[in-house]
This record gives sequence, C-alpha cells and structure tokens, in this order.
Amino acid sequence: MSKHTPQPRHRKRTAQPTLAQVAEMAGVSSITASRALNAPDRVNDATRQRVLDTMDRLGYVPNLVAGSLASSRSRFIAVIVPSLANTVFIEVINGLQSTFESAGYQILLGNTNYDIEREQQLVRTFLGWSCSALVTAGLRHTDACRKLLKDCDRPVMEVMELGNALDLNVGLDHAAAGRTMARHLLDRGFQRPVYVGARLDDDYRAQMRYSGHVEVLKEANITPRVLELDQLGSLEEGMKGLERVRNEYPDADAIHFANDDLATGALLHALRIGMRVPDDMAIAGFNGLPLGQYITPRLTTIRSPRDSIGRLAAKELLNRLEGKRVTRRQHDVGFVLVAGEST
Amino acid sequence: MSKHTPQPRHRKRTAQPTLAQVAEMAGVSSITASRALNAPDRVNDATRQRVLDTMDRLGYVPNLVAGSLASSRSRFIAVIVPSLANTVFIEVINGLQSTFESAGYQILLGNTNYDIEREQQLVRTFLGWSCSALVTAGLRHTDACRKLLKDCDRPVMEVMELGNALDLNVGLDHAAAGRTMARHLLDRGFQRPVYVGARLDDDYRAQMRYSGHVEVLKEANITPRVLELDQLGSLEEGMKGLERVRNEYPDADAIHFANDDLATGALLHALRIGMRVPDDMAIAGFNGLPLGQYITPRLTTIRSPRDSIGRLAAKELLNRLEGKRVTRRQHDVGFVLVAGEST
DNA sequence: TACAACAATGGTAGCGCTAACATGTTAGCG
DNA sequence: CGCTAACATGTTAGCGCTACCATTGTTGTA
Repeated sequence: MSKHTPQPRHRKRTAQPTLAQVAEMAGVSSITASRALNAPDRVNDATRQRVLDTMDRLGYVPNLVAGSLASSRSRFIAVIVPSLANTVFIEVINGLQSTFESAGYQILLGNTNYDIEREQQLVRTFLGWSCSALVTAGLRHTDACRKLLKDCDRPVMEVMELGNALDLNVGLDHAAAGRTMARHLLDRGFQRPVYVGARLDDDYRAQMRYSGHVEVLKEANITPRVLELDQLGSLEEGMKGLERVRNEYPDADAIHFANDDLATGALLHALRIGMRVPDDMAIAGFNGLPLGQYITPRLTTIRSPRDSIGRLAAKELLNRLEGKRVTRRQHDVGFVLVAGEST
Repeated sequence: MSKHTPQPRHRKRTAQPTLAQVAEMAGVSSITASRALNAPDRVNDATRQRVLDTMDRLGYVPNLVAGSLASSRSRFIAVIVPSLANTVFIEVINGLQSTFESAGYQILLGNTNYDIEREQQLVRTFLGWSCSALVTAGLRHTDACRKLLKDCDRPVMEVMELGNALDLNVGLDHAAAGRTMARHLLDRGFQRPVYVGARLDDDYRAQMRYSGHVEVLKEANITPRVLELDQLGSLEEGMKGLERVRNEYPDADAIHFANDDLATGALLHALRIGMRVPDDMAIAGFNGLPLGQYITPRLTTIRSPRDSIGRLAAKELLNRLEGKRVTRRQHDVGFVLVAGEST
C-alpha cells in the first residue's frame, strides 16, 4: 500500500499525572478540575474539595506551560538589568520581586552586561514566553528592541532614569543629581574637582551625571576634568582612581566619583595612606549605600530611593495588569544630597 | 433543535504571526520552518535563509510556550535562594547566570525568605514550568519538597553547604569553618569569645558554624556564649551587636560574627567610638567580602569562593543536561582563613 | 543498472490545558 | 405550578509548536 496507514503513534509523555487523570479519578470533567484550581468560586465546595484531595493523592503538579499556551497568559514578569554586580540593580530586583511574588507572579531575570544588543535578544525571548509585563533598566534600546516593546501590547516599565519613555517610567533625574553634587563641591570651596567614572559609554547614567557636573562647572568658569576607569564599581578600582588622579591631576582638590563603591574604595585608601579627607582631597560618591555612613569621615553622597524604584514600579505594573486605570505614567522618585565629612 | 449545532468558534488570538504563517509565506511546511530555527543542519541552506528572511520580514517571535509544551523541554533553570539581600546569594546567582545565559538557558528566580514552606511552593511552580534543572540553596526542605525534588527526574543541585544531598551538591563545610575561626581566636590568645549571629533558626548555616565554634571551645574547657540579633546582615545590626556584647558580656575579649556585614558594622563602630581593635575587643567575620580588607585594621574572616559555587554548579548541571556522565556528585569548594589585624 | 544510503522535506497527531459556549439543576417568586 | 435567574457542570475545539513517521529525490557503489 502506497498511502500511509495511520497507525496509532504515541510520543513520549512525562510520568506526571495530568488534569484529565485527576478529573477522571475525582469523577468530574477536566474543566471542573481546572476550575477547582483557577476559579474556586465557580465550583461547589464539596466537589472542589474532592478534586483537591485527588490532586494531593496523585501528587498532581499543574503543567503551567500548557495552561499558559491555552490561556495565552503566563504570570511571568521579565526583568532586564545591565548587571548583577551592582547593588543598585539588586535592590531594584528585590523590590520588584517582593511585590510580584506575593501577587503570584514569577520573575524572569535577564542580564545584558550593558549590551543593548543583548537586551534586544532577551526581550525577544521573554516575549516568546508570553510574559505579562516587562521591566527594563534604562531608556536606551536598539531600534528593533524599541519596536518590539512598542508593539508587544503589554505593560512596559523603564526604570532608573527619567525621560521620553515607551510606556511607564520610574526613576530619577541623573543630570540633576550630577549638578547637585557639583554645586555642593563648589559651595564647599573646592575649585578643582575631577569627575571619576568607569566605562561611561556603557554606564550612560554615570555619563548623564557627569554632564550635569560639567554644566555647573562651566557656569562657574571652571574647566571640567574627567578620568575614566575600567571596572564599573569596586573598592579596588576606587583606590586606583585616587592614585591616578594624584598622578594625572596633581592640583585636584576633590573627586566626584560616579558611585559609592569607587568613592568608598578611594576614601578607605586615603585614610590608610594618611591623606587628610577632605583637606588634602575631598571625596564624594553617588547612591547612598549604607557603608559610606559608617566610615569616619562619613562619605558625602546622593541617596536615591533604590528599593522604592522596584516597589513603585511593581505597584504601577500590578495596577495596570489588574486593569486599573493608570493616571501617571511617569514617577520621579527624587534624590537627596547626604553631606558627610568627606567634603 | 435540541442537539448543538457546531458553529465555528474562535478564541482570541494574539496578533503575533505564527510559524505556520511564516512557513506558508516562505513556501515550506511549518515543520521545515521550525527546523530552520531549531535544527539548522537539517535544512538546505537556501531554504533556511528564505525562511529566516521571512521571519524577519514578518517580525516573527517564536512562541516558546507552545514549543515547550510540544517538546516538554523548556530551557529554564530554576534558582531558589533564601534572600536577595545577602551578597553571598547574589554572587552565586551571578555565577549561575553568566554560565547558563551563554548556554541559552533562562534563569527563573525564586526567593524563599528563609521559609521552607515557601520553597516547596516555588519548587512546585517551577516544576510546572518544565524547568530543565533546579538549583536550591541548602539541604533543608520540607518532606513534600524533598519528594518533589526526588521524583522530578531532572538534575537537582543543592548549593552552599555539604551533606547528604538529593542529587548534586556544591558547597563547603560550615561547621569546619566555625571550628577554624574559633581555633584561630584561641590561638591568638582570646579566651572569652562570644558568637554573634542573627535568626540562627532560619540562617541555619550560621548555626552550623556556631556548632563548630562550640566544639572547639568545649575542647578547651571554655563556656561558649552566643548572642542572637534580629537582622540577618547589616552594618547597623553589627553595631548593635557590639553594644549588646559590651553590656551583656562585659568580660568578652572577642566577637565571632556570623557574617562580614555584622562584623564590619561592629568594626567601624568600634573605631568610631575609640575602642582599640583587637586589644579591647577582637572582631572576626565570615564570607570574605572585599570591604573588610580595605578597613584598617583589616577584618579577620573566612573567605569562601562564592562565585565559584555558582559557576561550578552551573558547569556540572550543564554536563548533566548535555547527557555527559557526571562522576562526582559532590564538590567541596573549601574555604580560607584570612587573618587580618582585627584579631 | 540495481540497490542501498543519505539528504531534504512534508503530513499528522498530539503536548495538557482553558476559552467559549451549552446544558442540566436548583432556588426563588407570585 | 410555571417561569426565570443563578448556579454547577459538561462538550468541544483549539493555543502554536514539535515528535514521529513517511515520502521523494540524489548520490555512491558493486
């Protein structure tokens, strides 16, 4: 016979019990078993209890992949950050996590390593998982990524900095933070500050703070100077930063660091080698990590409410996911100058 | 008519193009389009290119949920940690992430808040997502959770401490670490040490280190003393710990802290209030965070290769997932006593 | 020239669940 | 007692993809 004979074929199946098996054993249809889990009020109490008992007895574990395909909803929240080595993003993730996990959502975590091509790839993958919403750090994306995010018909939250966002936006004004710190240094009488950051092309928020710094210095007719390091945020690198400033800008009287990790490394190093802070060199950071406040002299820094970024972003997204009308698409979480004795 | 008329019903569909649409437009069957993505060698080069171009043109995003259901494989790695506030777990996550993401796996992140009931729930959820493997911190689970993990027929990796593991195990011997530090304190001549931890019932690894500490003290006929704080790891809490030891154990000459965060908080506080370290009070920690090595005096601590836990765990899991035979189920990553000037 | 071996592609039947609709059953009311 | 509304449950048809097998054409070998 040339035409195929449709003999019964079976593909491998997991040993896991299915809803249908549970339903049969409980003497109901599978849709009722489904409802016992997902819409308990639509099932009679006794029936529901019988179904749940059966599930327990069989060790039933719902296949969420199948459920997600059928309903085209997934209860995934995609979270894309540029780095896991930076406390700031961890705190944002933590804020998102605590809110979403208690609302029954799972976090899908992606790390771009400050590479927007990688971000685009992650967005595609996460959309492929029918995530309910996406959270991504920053407003810079590839064109293709922006298109994906615009067309995906899901809430998109961009966090960290404020600006012309695709959808929802929670963050702070980094240029303003840079201006605030530069002004503080000038107010304290430091006339020859150097801005020290690392990989400013990648860490463009640090670059935005630098541009604020530049603005203020230019207004005061002071030539801005900048030094770029290799490592984004480490105590070790901050130490090197201090040494390089002493060599390359011997007249510098203050260092405006891109973050507290660098600043703390420099501060601790300065203390160890007997430099007087701030008399020989003032040191300032950004982030408001607790650490800086436990060192003598305390580190001057700018505190941003990092965990509230996560928490607020999660709250706004949940509102949107639950169909509530979102009135404000943009939230400025602000920042506070914390003046220690290091400046 | 009493019997139903099967009129065509349609459920809502996403506007996203499907593989079938791509295939039709490219003039191939959908299975060929599928292969163009997932098994490129099984498709003629020209055909594949045509399919890929069509995908590009239509903005096709593969529906990974459907693919996962059909193949019952998901390329998810479930990672369950007790806290995101602790650097140690972040570093483990980072190690796992960097290895798995480059191998094309996604991380599904769960946070138990040191609650093993919550862990059980997370394991169920992640199994429901057909994750390819699970990584969880620690060897303590509920009975039901242990059963789920045993029966799930997937690689299971327990990290952090060593012991009687379910499947794969990467970690270190915490009791031995506690013994090492206690011995170090005695060797340096401190006779009245106090162990200070927080929520030892939850953070049972800190408790294991304490039990090592106790062993050594008993051998030396010294009565072990312990103080329990509320917050797991913060500089603030370490400061309080120091104050409480001074009040409650005025004769104490050394504090063995459960972690570096607490120890650093105490050390910085001691310096600020003019205590001499180690003459008035010796201070030791655990973890080997960089911070402690930048303070004068440097913090005595035990360094564990935290990121290698993640990296090694990921490597072993990948071997297993790729079908290679795994020879060693257990890896001791060890630890090193880093003696600073704080003891 | 015959035949095996392989490469390229396709048809079909699910994967396990839920949306959409249909039906049966009970309570409430005048 | 008949009618309606609310409740409880069931039937069917996919969701979009890939496993499984089948088919065709193409090359190498004796």
